[in-house]
Parts: sequence; C-alpha cells; structure tokens
Amino acid sequence: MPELPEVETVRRQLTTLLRGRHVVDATSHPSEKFCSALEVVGSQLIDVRRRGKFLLIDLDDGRELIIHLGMTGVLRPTATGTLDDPYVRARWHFADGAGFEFRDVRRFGRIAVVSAGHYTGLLASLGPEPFDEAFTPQSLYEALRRSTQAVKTQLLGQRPVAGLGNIYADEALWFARIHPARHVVGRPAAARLHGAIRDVLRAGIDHGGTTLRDYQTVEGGEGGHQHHLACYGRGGLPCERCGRPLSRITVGGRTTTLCRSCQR
DNA sequence: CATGTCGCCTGCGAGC
DNA sequence: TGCTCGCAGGCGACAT
Repeated sequence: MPELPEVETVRRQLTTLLRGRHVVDATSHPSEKFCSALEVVGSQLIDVRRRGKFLLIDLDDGRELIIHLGMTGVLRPTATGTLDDPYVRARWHFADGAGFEFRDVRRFGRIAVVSAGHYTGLLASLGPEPFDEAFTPQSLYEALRRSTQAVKTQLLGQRPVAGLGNIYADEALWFARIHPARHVVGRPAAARLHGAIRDVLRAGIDHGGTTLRDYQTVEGGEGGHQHHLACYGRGGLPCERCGRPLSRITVGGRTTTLCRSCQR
C-alpha cells in the first residue's frame, strides 16, 4: 500500500529511468482508469514530481501524466523477453525499444493526463506536503479543529497533511501518544503529531518504504521500513514504550493498531 | 459544505 | 484436498 515514503522512493528511481525520454507507443488495459496512458504517445517526459501519493510526470507539451499506485501498483522498466504479465495495466515504449510499465493486480490505481496544474478531485484539495514549510504545528492544529471526525480519519483524508495512509498514520499517532479515535486535538498534541508525522515519513523514506505484501521499488527491490514499525501490524505484541500489548480496533472503518495505555 | 456509505478489485490465509 | 469467506484499503461516486 504505497504511501508517501513508497511513492517518493518510486519517484526518485523513476526520474532516472524516464527523464528526457520520448514515448513513441503505448498500450493499456481497456478500463477508463488506465486508458489515458495512450494520450502520452508523442510526448517527451521531462521530470517526475510527487504530490502526496500522486506521481506527476511533466510532459514537454504543457501536460502532465498523473499516476496513482492505489493499493498494488508497481512501476518498473519493461523487461524484454519475459512472458506476458496479465496484471500489466499500461505500458509505454521509447524509441530505442526500452520502456516502462504499470502493474496493478487489484486495479485500485489510476492514470490520467491533464494540462499542467489542472487538477480535480482529491489532488486539487490536498493538504500541505509534510516537509513543506506550510505544514506547521499551527496549521495542523487548525486543520484538525475544522472537523469533528476522529483524528485518524482526518489524517487519512489527506487534508490536514498529504501522504499518510494506514501504516504511517498509525505510526505517527503512536509516536505522538494520541488515541486514533480522539476527536479533539489540542495545541500540545498537535505539535507532537506534527513532529511525529515528519519523523515517521522521513524514516520511511530513508528506508526506501515499507514492503508488507505488494510494494516494490522501480528496481524490483523491497523497502526496509517494515523492520522498523513500532505499531502498525503489531497488534497483540508488547508496546515498545510501556510493554503492554498493543490493541486492534476499527476507526472510520479502518483497522487500527494502538496502545491503549500510552495513547489517550 | 460536511459526513457517511458503498463499490471497486484480486490474492491470500484461516477454517471447515 | 478443495471450498467459502473475510480481509487488505485509497479513493471516487453518490446520498443525506
């Protein structure tokens, strides 16, 4: 489940692979989620950027190719001479025969082409980038105060800050000692959460992302952050802070792990 | 506008 | 062994 650290890891590797390349041909799965891939034919790929969990690939003609990896999306160079992979949803070819492809078993991912900056939906209303100076303890405090939803639900909604998913939301709330179902977050707690969000995302990026099931890098490797998780997926195991077993609950319909003792 | 619910997808592991 | 079922879960569409 690619979240910001995974998408950022992919972005960095993809940049090397794509920058300056000309797309001369493309194929795609017939679903309208993926068929926009064909619109890139004839364009040059200038740069790969990221906003939240979205990859934004600048084209030379004033457009952008937007790719969301969804749950199981993988971007990788197209290997020559391999058997047909039924889960490849889009494939882009360069003039020299190389290319790259989007593999997405569960088809939760999405591909779009828009004129530069003309975003719609979630991408248009995303909260600040976590490492941008616009993301501050104060901005987080004010964003969380605007809604009465549980703090974790708000974080997953991408408005207080962009890029968190279930894994890093649980991690950040554990480090900040905030109960995920809490509805009111005061200034001190918001400041702790702000720091924790940056810390867990930074660690995730430094480890190349978290590979639990499907996530893999452009180079076909795994991330390393799964060996550093303090909370997510550790229900029943002892809390690294207090030693009591971590609990599993549901918040906003999402499986959530927390320490009932440390997180209030 | 804010919030809640549903549907999208498929592989995997538990249980019978 | 072979089957069913629940689960993983980000996000868009839609209803209230």
